[in-house]
Amino acid sequence: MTRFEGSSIMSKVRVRFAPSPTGYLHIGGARTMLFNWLFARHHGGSLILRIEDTDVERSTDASTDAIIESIKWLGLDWDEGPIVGGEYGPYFQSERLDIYREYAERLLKSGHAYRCYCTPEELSEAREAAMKAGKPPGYTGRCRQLSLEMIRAYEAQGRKPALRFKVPEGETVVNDIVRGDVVFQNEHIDDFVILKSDGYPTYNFAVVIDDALMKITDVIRADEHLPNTPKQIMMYKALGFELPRFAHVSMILGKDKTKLSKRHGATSVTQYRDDGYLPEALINYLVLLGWAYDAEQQIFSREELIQKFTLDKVSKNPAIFDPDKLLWMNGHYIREQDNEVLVDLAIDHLRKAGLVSEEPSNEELSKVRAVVSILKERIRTMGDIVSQGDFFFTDEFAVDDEAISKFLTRDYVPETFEALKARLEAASPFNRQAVEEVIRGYAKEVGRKAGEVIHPLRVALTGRSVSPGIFEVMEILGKDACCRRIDSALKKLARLDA
RNA sequence: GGCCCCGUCGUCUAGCGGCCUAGGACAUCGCCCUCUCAAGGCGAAGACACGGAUUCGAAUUCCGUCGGGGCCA
Repeated sequence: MTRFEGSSIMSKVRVRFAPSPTGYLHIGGARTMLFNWLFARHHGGSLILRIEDTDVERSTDASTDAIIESIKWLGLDWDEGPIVGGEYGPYFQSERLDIYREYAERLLKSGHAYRCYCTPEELSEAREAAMKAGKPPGYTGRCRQLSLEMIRAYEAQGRKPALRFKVPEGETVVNDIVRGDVVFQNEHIDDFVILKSDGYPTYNFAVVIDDALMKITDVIRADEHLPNTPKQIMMYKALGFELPRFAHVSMILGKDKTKLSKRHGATSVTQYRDDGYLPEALINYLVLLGWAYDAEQQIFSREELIQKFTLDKVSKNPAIFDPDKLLWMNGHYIREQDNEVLVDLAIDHLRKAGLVSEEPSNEELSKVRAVVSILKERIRTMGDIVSQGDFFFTDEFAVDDEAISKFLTRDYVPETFEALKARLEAASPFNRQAVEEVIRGYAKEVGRKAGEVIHPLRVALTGRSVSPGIFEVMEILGKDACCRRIDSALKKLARLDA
């Protein structure tokens, strides 16, 4: 903490988020991005977005676009990187290959790296042999001291060398902001490859060059990179670069405590968006995975997060992703959200379900508005608008058989419905007060509890035994739809009788 | 296999030597409200992995064990 505050005065904070474009933005990646973003904004620093696309096989432009789209949807942004540019570019690793070669060359010249002519086959053979002999399977450093003749012989065979980093003796300490000092014995680290024989840099090498050249002051990333960090520190030192501060945040795990993956359900930000989650809710939930301000507060506005986010409150424990809490939080944000925003979202979902027209009419719009205002209290995702509100928009709604047998088969239902239909048809205006008067009045007249009338009516009108308040429902449905549905329930009952 | 990280209610966490008969949130259960369901209010149940050591005193410090995860291939 003091260490951190002391040095932050010296240089403006620069952090980065560096995804590989091999798929969608993952929940874990989103949280890493969020932590970096909050840290940058809290300190008035810069966030750099860098695309780590050196894995040519798996990287695609479509993934880059998808990731960027997700970041934007979350309401996050970056100061340097794709689209916005910046003075430390290029921001795609695939456009920086010359830079990596140049620095690899430097390491070679300074004696920090050497050429290794071993083929993958030879290496795996050596590994197996070592394992058999009960020895550690790492690289032995056999190419460290190749004679000139050997090198000529290999070159004559047409072998292309990889470049390995010569790991020095001693130990390497990672001063981690969230974990404290982590000590690694260098003898446990083999001479690792920095440039593959095809001229591509390895991950560990490229990050160091990029982070150093992009003047990154704080590397905030997932825990899984901690074991790589000593290697990176050695390269910083070998190249004479100034070390950044490191903060390794724990990973997000699935219910079975393994790395969160598709097996655990939705893991992409896009998926949550499509399911009807609000970006505010996802942000708020994600920040709580590994960060807490105090014992009490759960709900934070974006501004509050920027103001309150500090790395010293980041937890060391891995966090299990809990869809239930996210759901609760999303419900909370839906209830807080302005209806107009919700209406737009609701229309998207209803349109996709074919419940409103592509270009909703004014009539449809006002119906959606009404539905949103009575449903927002009880939905947890915008997708619930469809599953809980379909009956507002079509007579072809799903029917719950259990509800029918429980409420519609009661013997007083036919006469009740007949009477109600007549009275409702006469009601004018057809609003919730009028409807309530009709229904309660009728119940009282025949000596029934209101509920005894309401429950069957709800099944007839909505197809289910749960819905928002029946009078509001009826007002939105309108007189015609109500009478039509009562009528068809009556017919259905007659058929059942026969 | 080696190395590294982590270990408080089912889950996210507060706790940084006495304020802890361990607090909050989600989930669960009960009650209230009520036309059902939600929302809301009130309440219940529920955890310091284990064993040593340090200390007047340990969830908090140290060591070990066990458990989980990750990295290297």
